[in-house]
Amino acid sequence: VARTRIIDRASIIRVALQIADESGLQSVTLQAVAKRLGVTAMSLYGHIDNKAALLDGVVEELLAEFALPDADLPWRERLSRIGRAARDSARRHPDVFPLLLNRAAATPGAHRVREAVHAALRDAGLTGDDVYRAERLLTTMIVGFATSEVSGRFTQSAADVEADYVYLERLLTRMIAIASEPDEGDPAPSAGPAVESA
Amino acid sequence: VARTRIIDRASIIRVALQIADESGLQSVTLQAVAKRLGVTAMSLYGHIDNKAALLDGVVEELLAEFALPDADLPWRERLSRIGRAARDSARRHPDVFPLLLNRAAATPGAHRVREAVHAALRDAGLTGDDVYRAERLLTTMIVGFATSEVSGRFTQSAADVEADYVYLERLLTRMIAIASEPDEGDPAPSAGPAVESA
DNA sequence: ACCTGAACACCGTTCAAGT
DNA sequence: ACCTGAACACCGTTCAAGT
Repeated sequence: VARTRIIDRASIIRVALQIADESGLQSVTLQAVAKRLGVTAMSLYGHIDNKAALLDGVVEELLAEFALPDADLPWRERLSRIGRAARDSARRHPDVFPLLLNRAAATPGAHRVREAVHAALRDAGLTGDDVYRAERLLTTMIVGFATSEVSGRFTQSAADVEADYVYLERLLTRMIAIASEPDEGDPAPSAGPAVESA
Repeated sequence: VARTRIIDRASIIRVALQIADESGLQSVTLQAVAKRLGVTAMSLYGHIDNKAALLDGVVEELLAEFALPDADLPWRERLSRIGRAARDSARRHPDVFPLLLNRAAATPGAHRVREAVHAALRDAGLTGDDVYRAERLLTTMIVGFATSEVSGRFTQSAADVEADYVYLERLLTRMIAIASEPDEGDPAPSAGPAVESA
């Protein structure tokens, strides 16, 4: 009757993410997405290339939703908030978030988050390749932690997981402090000799 | 003709891991596994509960293959080798290895590897809950790193990835040194005040 | 321009039946 | 005891056809 386009790429991806959050990734099926949109599965092909592209879009949507802190805040506070935001995102999207570790972070959304981390690290005093290296390590650890937390790999109490996270955050803060020392970013021999034992 | 049992659980899982390594996880299909074993898909149900159980078995097989270092080596060397072994395992099984971050590490194979790390950390001087916390963080980081490396999330050259890994290893070594200090495992205020900046 | 019907090859899974 | 045939509900995907 009406010639209004019923669906578009954005609504397809939004619904797919919704289904993943509610019922898991394996419930994200072209027919399920189409049904919720009141349309047949075949019509989705007018807006997406195939299912793999749909899942790429879902991950990108998760990244797009990712709230970045105000750039005026001190760098330490910014990094701390980004870490918390990652864990929040993982909790909100427990089936989709883990995909972040499995794909090349080459999408616009990934770039945007990465840039925010770079900026904070530069403000922390890192320069050159140290910025990129620290970002990679830091992001890998945060995403790895949040994924573990949300997929049941950590079996301790919530309070213990929180304690682990605080510990991890301190460790990363130290990494940044060491990397920003004038004598180049080597976390090697400073305080005492490493502990040897039987 | 012969009443020899043609297949068993172990051979099913071995073939499934083989197919995953060769053609990816989405090629691991009951029909594909059965075909390679010279049997129909339905016959697999005599040995496994369902496909999810098959994948659990595949992950467990990867862990069972995981070579642990000689317990007589110094703890630092043992941890170093376990880290390298993890990266080797990821390279050999690039589609299966990432699953390690997504499941509760409650299987016998997971327990075996974890125990080896616990032992090394105790020899490093850690005690009590510090042992478990350090193992969790350490394992999460190594698995996260190896997963990133093998799934194309890191886009630098192989040499740069290697440099990142060396850096990560030093960082973890420092974490252990700090945690084993008598004053309790806090990586917090030792050297200088953390760098603040604009 | 956008959606649908019909069709295809392929999934996981059940169950009664064969040897 | 172990494997198979037949069947089912469900996938992703293509393509010609409708409006």
